[in-house]
Amino acid sequence: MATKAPRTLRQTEGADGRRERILEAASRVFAQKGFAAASVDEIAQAAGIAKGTIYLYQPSKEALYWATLREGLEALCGEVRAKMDEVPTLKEKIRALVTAKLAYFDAHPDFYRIYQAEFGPVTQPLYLRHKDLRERYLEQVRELQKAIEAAARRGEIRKVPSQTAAFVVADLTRGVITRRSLGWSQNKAEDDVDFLVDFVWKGLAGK
Amino acid sequence: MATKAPRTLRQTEGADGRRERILEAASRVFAQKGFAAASVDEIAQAAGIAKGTIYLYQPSKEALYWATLREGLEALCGEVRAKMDEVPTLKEKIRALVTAKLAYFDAHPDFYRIYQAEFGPVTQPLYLRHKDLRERYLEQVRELQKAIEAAARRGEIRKVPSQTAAFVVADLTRGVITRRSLGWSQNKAEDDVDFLVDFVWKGLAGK
Amino acid sequence: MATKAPRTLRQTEGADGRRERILEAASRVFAQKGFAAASVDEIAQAAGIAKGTIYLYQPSKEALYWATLREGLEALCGEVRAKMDEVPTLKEKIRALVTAKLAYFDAHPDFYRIYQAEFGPVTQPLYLRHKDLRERYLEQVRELQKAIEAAARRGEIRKVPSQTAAFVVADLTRGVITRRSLGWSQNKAEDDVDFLVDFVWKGLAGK
Amino acid sequence: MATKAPRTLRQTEGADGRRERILEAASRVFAQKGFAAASVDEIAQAAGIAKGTIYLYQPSKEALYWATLREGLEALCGEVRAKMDEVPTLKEKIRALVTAKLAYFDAHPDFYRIYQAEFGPVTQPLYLRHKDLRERYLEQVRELQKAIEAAARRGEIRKVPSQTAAFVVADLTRGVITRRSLGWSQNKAEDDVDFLVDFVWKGLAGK
DNA sequence: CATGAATGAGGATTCATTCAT
DNA sequence: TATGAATGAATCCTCATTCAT
Repeated sequence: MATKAPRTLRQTEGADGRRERILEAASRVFAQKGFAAASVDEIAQAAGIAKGTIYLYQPSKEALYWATLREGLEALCGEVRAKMDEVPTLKEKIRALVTAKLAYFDAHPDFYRIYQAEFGPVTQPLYLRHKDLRERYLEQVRELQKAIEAAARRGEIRKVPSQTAAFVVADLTRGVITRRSLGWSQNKAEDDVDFLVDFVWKGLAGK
Repeated sequence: MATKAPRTLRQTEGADGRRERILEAASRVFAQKGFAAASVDEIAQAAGIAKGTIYLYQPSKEALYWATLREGLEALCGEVRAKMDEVPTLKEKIRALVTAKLAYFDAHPDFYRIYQAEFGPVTQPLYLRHKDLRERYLEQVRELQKAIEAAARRGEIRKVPSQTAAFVVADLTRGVITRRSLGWSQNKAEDDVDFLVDFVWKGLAGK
Repeated sequence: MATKAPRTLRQTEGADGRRERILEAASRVFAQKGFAAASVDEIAQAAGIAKGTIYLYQPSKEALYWATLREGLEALCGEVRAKMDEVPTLKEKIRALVTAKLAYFDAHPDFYRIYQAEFGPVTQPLYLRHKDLRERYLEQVRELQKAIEAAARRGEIRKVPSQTAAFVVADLTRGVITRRSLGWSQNKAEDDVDFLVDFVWKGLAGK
Repeated sequence: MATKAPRTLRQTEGADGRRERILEAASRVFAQKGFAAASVDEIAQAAGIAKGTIYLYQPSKEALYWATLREGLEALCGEVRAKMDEVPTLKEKIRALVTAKLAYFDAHPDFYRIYQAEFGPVTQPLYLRHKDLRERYLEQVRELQKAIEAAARRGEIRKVPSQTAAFVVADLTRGVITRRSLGWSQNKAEDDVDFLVDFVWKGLAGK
């Protein structure tokens, strides 16, 4: 009779990255089917493990979903912030923001779909909406807001309600990404970015 | 002498507006829980009728969902178009558009949530996505696009990629509505609208 | 306020033969779908009346089913007996029996199917099995049995266990009818009857 | 070390014979209620397992029904054929056939009822009727038919339409079994068999 | 740690029957 | 009498979660 191992989640991660394999598989399946229609069975299969094993790493389907989302978000935010930090002016920062997001979603279409499902409709399965995520979204916005305020102080742009301005950038970025993902834009990515940045800039700097 | 109740699905509506009662109740429940988590049972209770009765008016849960959405959309679009048609210039039209949408969603918060769930994430339960809806969305955009082109011809604004511009207006409108619905904006509605219109105008008319 | 009419079933039959129309329609539908799969709605439609009306003539779906069966059975038995009574010898009576049954089912294919469903499998929805029907079946057999006994007394045939012999005739008749209805017999009806009668006769009269 | 339980439907059966337990329980319930009136719930209870478990072994109620029938049929046919092969002459073969069938149904009354429900009424829930089963029935008949032809060639019997003769044997066998199962025959089984064989023999060999 | 068989609550849908008009 | 809208019990099936091995 072997001693029972303690039932804590995510004990060691095993050199084989079980946890990551699961999150990846979950991403794929959730992206394709949405939360409700995705089944744990299917995710397990996609991950090449047994259904029960998932419950060693995540306490529930819902938790698995959030983990998936959180993980992706972390990466996305990191990337965006890094790109923004590389450049000094607001205009460049905005361009960096948009470019980085577009690139990230382009590289991670599965995550894009999940992200959209959560951040797009600000409602939806309410019981699914974590404060966490909302918070993280606002954080991003606040970051941008600070950049805008700094730029205003430096005289780069006119005085604008900085929070609203930040939201505007977020809205437009979201729009471009959505359109591109739906194939509604035939422009080169760069052109779309150019237009967006230019448009925003007119609104911010404008006479 | 009272009007006869439904013979075929969705034909008449009974003097007591059963059909409407059902759609309303469905709106409430779908809004709160999302499609998957909402149960027909619950909707029936919310409508104060028996479960089976719903199936006299809608052939399935899914159909009920779409009917809910379609109904609201029709009203929304009607309202928006009417307001836009009342004014001559593009700037006024844009303001009318934003104002009307804000007002409508403010008056129909349940519908707002469902609308968001469908138009926000452009992915998700794909089997749920009607071409219809996408089409109607694009139609709205095209309408605005035409107004923009006309304004450009009249010299009201500079030459801009009219479709993209139309999308921009839609994106920003969506953003404002979302923020307001989440309580993220403490401004008066008018101020938010003012900023938006002004911002867009700078982008469109800008030097 | 008109005085309520007493709620008794089948009050007058109305010159329009509502009752018959319903039974006929029921026959058609039960024949096509079987008891469980047939819906009262469908029967009502087939009869060209409202669903509720059926309940003015029959207290339940089950009762309707039995009425249908009983009605047909009555006719069938009448026909068979008449034909049998027209001829004097056992051999002729047997031939008359088989011929009349074949003819009747040929003329009433709907009834045939229901009949088969009830008399074929002597089990089946047990709660559906009326003593009535079983009784009527046995009655038919007894009749034949008597004819056999009489023939034995007259020396037309050898001494045989008369009841068993009667059953044998019933079994073989059923078989022929079934085969013919399934298209498993390419013979002319008469030839099948000839063979049957001849076969039985050998068994009964045989040395 | 115990055998692994079913991976794919109907592959293995678990050391505890879950699959068999389910089929047995289903036999009991289907026999008592018929297909339509039997509920999966009830079958599960009869098998002493949870409802969901049934669906691990059979993909649907209908499939369960057919499996039940198929399983029993296989055994029945095997038994019959074995007994028939043991003896050389037609008369003995016929006796073997009848005896074996009687014995089998006597030992498996539940299966008997289901069998009857399917082979008795050759109509009914058409969507339930597998070609398979009809085929298997005809196969049995053909087998017998061949034996009859061989016997005719050997001069054991007179020239008869062999197929019809085979059907006759089947019809009479069915009759005897039915009567006995309904308690309509007080004779010893052997006596019923004797009469049947004798009767058929007179018909086949008869002058 | 891993497995996957077993569980059973939950949900959409159907349909016989009722009853107000 | 006739109607057909309303009812809600009943049913099949799915799937997240557990737990013995």
